[in-house]
Amino acid sequence: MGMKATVPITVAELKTACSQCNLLELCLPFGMSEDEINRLDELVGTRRKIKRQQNLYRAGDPFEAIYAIRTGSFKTDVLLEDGREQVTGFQMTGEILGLDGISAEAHTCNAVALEDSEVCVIAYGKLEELSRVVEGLQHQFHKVMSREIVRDHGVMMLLGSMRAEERLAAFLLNLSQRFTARGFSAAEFHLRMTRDEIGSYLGLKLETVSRAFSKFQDDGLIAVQQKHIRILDIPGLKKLIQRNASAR
Amino acid sequence: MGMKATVPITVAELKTACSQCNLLELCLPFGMSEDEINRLDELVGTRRKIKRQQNLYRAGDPFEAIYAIRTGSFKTDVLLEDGREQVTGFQMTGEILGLDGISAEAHTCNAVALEDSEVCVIAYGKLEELSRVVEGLQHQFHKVMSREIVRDHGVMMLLGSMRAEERLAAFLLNLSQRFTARGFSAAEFHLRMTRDEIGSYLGLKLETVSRAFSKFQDDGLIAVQQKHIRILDIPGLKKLIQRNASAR
DNA sequence: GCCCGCCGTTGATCCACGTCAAACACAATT
DNA sequence: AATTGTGTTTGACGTGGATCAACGGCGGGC
Repeated sequence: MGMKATVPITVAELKTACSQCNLLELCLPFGMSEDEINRLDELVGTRRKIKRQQNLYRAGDPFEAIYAIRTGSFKTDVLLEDGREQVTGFQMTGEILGLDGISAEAHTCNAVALEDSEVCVIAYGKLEELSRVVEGLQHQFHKVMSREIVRDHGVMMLLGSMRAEERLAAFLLNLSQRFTARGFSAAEFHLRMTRDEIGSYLGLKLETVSRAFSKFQDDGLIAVQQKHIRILDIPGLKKLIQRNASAR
Repeated sequence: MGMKATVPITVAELKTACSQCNLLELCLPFGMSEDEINRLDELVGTRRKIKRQQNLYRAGDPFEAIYAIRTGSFKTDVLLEDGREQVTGFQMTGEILGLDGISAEAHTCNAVALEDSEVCVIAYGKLEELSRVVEGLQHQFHKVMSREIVRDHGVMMLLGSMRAEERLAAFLLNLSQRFTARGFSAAEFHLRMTRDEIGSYLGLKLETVSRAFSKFQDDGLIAVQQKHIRILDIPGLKKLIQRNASAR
């Protein structure tokens, strides 16, 4: 299900590259000099538009490029033979996708657009080449990879030693913080994923996620209406995570 | 608890570097030309011996180097303010420690030796520098980081969508496979970590881990005696993971 | 060789979350 | 406006693994 959607854009549309991109501080170029960033422009060969529910790549696809999200958002997931799915992450604007593919020269997870999205295609070979010349790029790329490792450790903490409501609170706070970093409201946002996908990410069933949302609403911590979330009490959510010194 | 144990070795002991190291194929140099590997020797400045139960580094320590395990084994863990611990990984000979520190220029987890161990200290600045010159090194380093991301996704799968016995089976198979890669028996080995540490890693309580071990023994899949494990039926363990299409 | 502390095992009970089921909200389609 | 489908909420009930508790085994220090 879901056809592959590769929509290379015309040369005319390609005029704004990294050097003019307003996502600069969230993406690879962060921390590089102007001169260095100008040299980055050659790196981003293409853009690609991906429609909602379509795959940017699938597990097993040969690895050729990594992707920076220009607009939209994605989930990444891993499938077990028996059909079980584990969502390994949700990515939004400015974040990098595809790093898992370097190790085996093939992607090891699926990346699916949660809404109509656009990514910058960064040919991996070129990236390695350029990062041998541009010192700041090499270091920034290492930081991006390292950040992904740190983030994954956070998720392991969440899955391994938090209870359902703590997991959801941590998830909401994480989203809030990422929206803030992008200049959006910390308190009010639209979820792009379903309860089922949140549940898969958090190691919970969709009903448990739904109940936790309702509980938070009853407790005056948030206001939920379907996918629309308003956080009313950020400190309250934070407290939820820290106490509960019990738990598995 | 646990004092810092930094034991720099003498120049005389330092004679065998990467170019003569028999762990070569498991460590960074893998896939590099002989000439390239010779240049690696300058990279490994020091070795460090770490006694059982002592920290190689702690969360918050400034990041300066990554470490390749020469002998012994480690666990890495993250602590929550309320005292909860999550073991994020067990590392053995030839594996690289400390990659999480690059992103924030400080370590984000604790690395503790599970037995008396020795690591090669790889100054990170030098590594970046050298990997700008030695193409194979850069690529190999990226692969190592990427492999860590992939491994973490595997753990997320385990924590998020497998039941207790499946998790333990996956853990044992993973150990078995890593021992095999190091030329040890696939079927018989000694656990270096406690039930509690296994439990923390797998998101289970130590009693549950213990019961699962006993169950496997009753079912003729393994023979356990405390930390000594003998795997009797590898396909049986594999089957355990794949079926059970139910689960959370 | 004995004591002590840590680690592991096993049993009995409890509870957080999964499962099953029904109803509902909203969007797209006609 | 009715229709259909997909996602969400809520309730009733079941269960896997946590919790609590007691005991057993091994290794290290004296």
